[in-house]
Amino acid sequence: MEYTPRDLDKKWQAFWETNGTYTVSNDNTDRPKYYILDMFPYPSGAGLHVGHPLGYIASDIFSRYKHMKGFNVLHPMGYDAFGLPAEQYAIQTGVHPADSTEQNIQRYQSQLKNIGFNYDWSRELRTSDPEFYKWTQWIFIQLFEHYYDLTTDKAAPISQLITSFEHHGNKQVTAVTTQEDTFTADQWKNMSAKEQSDILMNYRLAYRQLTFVNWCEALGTVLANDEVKDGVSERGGHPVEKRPMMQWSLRITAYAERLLTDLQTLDWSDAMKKMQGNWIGRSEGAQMFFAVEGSDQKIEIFTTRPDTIFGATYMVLAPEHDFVPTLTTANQQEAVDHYIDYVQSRSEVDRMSEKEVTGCFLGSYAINPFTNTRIPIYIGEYVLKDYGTGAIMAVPSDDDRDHVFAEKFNLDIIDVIDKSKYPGATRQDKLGTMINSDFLNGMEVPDAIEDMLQRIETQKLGKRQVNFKLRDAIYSRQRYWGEPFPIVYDPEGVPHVLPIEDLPVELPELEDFKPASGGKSPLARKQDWVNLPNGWTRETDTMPGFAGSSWYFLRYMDNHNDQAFASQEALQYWQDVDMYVGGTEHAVGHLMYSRFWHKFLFDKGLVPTKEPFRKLVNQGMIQGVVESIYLDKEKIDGRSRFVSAPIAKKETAAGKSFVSILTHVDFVRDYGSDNSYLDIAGIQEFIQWRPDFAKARFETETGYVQDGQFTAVSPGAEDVKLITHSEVGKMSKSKYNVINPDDVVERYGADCFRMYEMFLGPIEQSKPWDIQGIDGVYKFLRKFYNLFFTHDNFNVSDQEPTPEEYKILHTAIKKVSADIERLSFNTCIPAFMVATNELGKAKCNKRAILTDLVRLIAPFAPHIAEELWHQLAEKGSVHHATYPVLNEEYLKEDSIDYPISINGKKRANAQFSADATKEELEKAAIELEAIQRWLEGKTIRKVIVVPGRMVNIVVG
RNA sequence: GCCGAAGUGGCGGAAUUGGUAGACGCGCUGGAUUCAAAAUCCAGUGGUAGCAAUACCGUGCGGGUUCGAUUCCCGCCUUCGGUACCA
Repeated sequence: MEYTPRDLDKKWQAFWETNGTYTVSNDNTDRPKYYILDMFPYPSGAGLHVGHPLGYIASDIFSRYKHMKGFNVLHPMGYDAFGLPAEQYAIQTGVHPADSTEQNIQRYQSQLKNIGFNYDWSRELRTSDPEFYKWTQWIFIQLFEHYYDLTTDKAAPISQLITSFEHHGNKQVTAVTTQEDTFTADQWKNMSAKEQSDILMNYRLAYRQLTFVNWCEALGTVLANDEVKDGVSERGGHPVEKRPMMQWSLRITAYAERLLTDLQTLDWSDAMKKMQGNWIGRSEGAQMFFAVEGSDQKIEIFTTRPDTIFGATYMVLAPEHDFVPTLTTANQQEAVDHYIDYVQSRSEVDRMSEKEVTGCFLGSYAINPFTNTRIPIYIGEYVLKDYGTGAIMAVPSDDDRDHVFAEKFNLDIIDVIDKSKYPGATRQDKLGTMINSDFLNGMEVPDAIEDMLQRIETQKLGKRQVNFKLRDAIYSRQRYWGEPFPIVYDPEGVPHVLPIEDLPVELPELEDFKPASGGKSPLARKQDWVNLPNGWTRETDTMPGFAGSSWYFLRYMDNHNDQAFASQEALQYWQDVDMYVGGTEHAVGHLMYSRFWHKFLFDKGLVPTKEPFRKLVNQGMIQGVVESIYLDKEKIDGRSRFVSAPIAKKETAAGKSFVSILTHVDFVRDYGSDNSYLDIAGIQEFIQWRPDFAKARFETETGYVQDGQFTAVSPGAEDVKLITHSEVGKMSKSKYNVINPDDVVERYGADCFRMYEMFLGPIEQSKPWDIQGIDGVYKFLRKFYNLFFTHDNFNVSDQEPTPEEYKILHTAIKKVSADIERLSFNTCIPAFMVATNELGKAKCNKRAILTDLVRLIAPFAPHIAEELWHQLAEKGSVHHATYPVLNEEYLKEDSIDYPISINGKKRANAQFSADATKEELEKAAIELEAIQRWLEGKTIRKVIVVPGRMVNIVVG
């Protein structure tokens, strides 16, 4: 019988939809719950590409498996629908982001449905839907109305803080805050509303502060880091500088400690936990103040190595440090201004990755509080404003960057630690004996650190402090396509939240999406929206991409609720995400923010768990191949000249220069290989696609193509092979290398596509897309299908299977169930192939074997399994059937094939009884003829026997 | 730069706890079938030497631990992801 996968795809997808096969209920008491979630996609204009479904297929297999194993499985899908690309597209084309987003979602939806996923589509959500972002705004309001109370170690209402201020001022308040000055109850009561609001901002979990943005004067807009390359805008190459702006931030740092400690409770990879841990970056040390010579100012620093203070020979401030203007002396002014200009053009990544140290002397001196010597104060780009206090004491003898800096600027280097006792110890090991350090001399480093911490505290130079690398999250964007803030300002500029009845604050309609003057959001131009009748004004910034994605997983539990973000019943039932599947690119951003929001909601008693994602699975990315051809920079006879890669290489060596012109991968034969090339048809396609090159000449090593004609240069040459340049890169519209799963599905069917993506390799590994090899999976599916047919007739036998046939089946059951449990989907496919090949050879068409095999393969190939299930006249859907159970009895072996090694090298194989003892195995192995010849003239020193595994004879 | 991951035949990969390196598939070679092709089926396929039996080499590179290392440790190289406004 011919296997026609597309017919089966359509037939059963319709069946599942009409029968509601994948609808999930919130009150199923028979089955334990299991929540498996995919990181939802941003619906880009390029459509879903073959990389997206990799994780979705894995989670689909797992959720189907879990369902067959008796769980009530929640497996939803939605769209992260707000974002910059839609807005940029709108600016370029005038298409409203809502329209392009809707269109993209429709496309994604049809592509997803085409692969036959078991999503419960009635739970679909979009972050740009007002019904959804009403609750994003609501959660923001809660953050605004809370502060972090260190006594109870959780979020508390701001009203409680106000009561406290009214009675005692802020002296006894222990909270996470940036408020430095203290005030009394009376002082508080006498403050204006604006003054009170400003103070509360230093406590709120959502607050406003001055932060820096990438400002591009020429484009009149704020740029994402992504849009800045080498200090200039990616579009147009205009200068970009850092500019301070009043922006909303979230006080994620209040949760730093809990985010770190609770990591331990999660079933995430060690790599992922490490990355999050390093991102939080907890370090213990001392906060200290250094006096400035001839000034009252004291420079606050943080150091994890107070023991090295006798080696602190200079200080470095971040170039943006508040003290820079006052500490700059007149004769250094010009140099400092010049240096700051340079730093402003640099991105943070540039600054951190610069190997060459740069800096500038301010002209002022600080006093080292322990040596009482004057030490020069510099600014340097390697000190970041946002990390620590934005100032360091530099110890060139014990810090690599300080060392390089000191050498460059000829600063003193004093060795303070003798590491001779600890060869190979790194700075992180904190080992050594103190020298040149007065009262610390002779102490071991850890003791010296403790001693210094005590002295610093008793001498009131500073105090012990825990510092985090984690920074508060900037939450404002000067954009249109995001959630509006539920915030209005009164005439004094005091922000107020809107009552819940006024939510959602919907995005107003707009026709022009360019930024407003001063880099403000386009919303600022919508005067009738911004200005309220009572003279108050709306916040015009919008929320960032991570707003909706920080809590969307809760909404799936109850996505039509208009009374709450989800009902307590739904939250109590589903609890948390049991398994979360997505890419490592979200390792720190999305996952950290989600955990933070979840913990906040937990503090409020709104969610039942401390952590949102119990288990995390990282899928690798499927990359694309980027293909380009070489264009001669000079024209020949007025024609553009493209050359084959070997020619370009040769001529480049001879001094000619070429530019790479991207070509669509569809035109390239053998793309991705070293020998990828354009043949004559490919060249025609390229010309059609880039008509500006219609007149170009395409030179290969055997001739050239011009005006559609090939002219051979070397005699007898017929083939046109214009070798292209291939490299691995992101699959994206701009690289012309997006592979649409629809095309693959159309040709091979959804089941084949699903199994092939799994067959490509381990789920967590990245690899470039390559269609080579899909034929093998297709052949397998056809063979599998034909196990059930004799010629064109469905034909299965009710005879009792033989022990061999049971063994084939149960070998597959064992391998596949074990591999699904450890998420090794790629190794399941060969198990199915082997079983199918062996059953084919045995001409087995026994119902007892095939029915179980259909159930076993159902999670992987849902369409073919459903078809055969119905052909077998089984009831209902195979996806509601139970999973086959392993019976080890069928797998028992009498004898085992042992490898016999001499000195660890395999020299022979032999069958020994499965229940042979160690002694028997040793004796039998030595007696083997193939082994005897290796023992001649040698002494047996030792025999290692691992029963069931191997025998190794050590000779000498 | 910093943090994390990966590197095995011509290609994708397998080897689950330190125990037969290369399962399975692609590709390639030869054969069967066919007027021919496609499809299908059978056999072979890491490298070197050899008619063969077999031997030696071989899991990015250099060292180490071990009876035994793709697996553990140390030092490098290359590629990929993140680096706080791409999502």
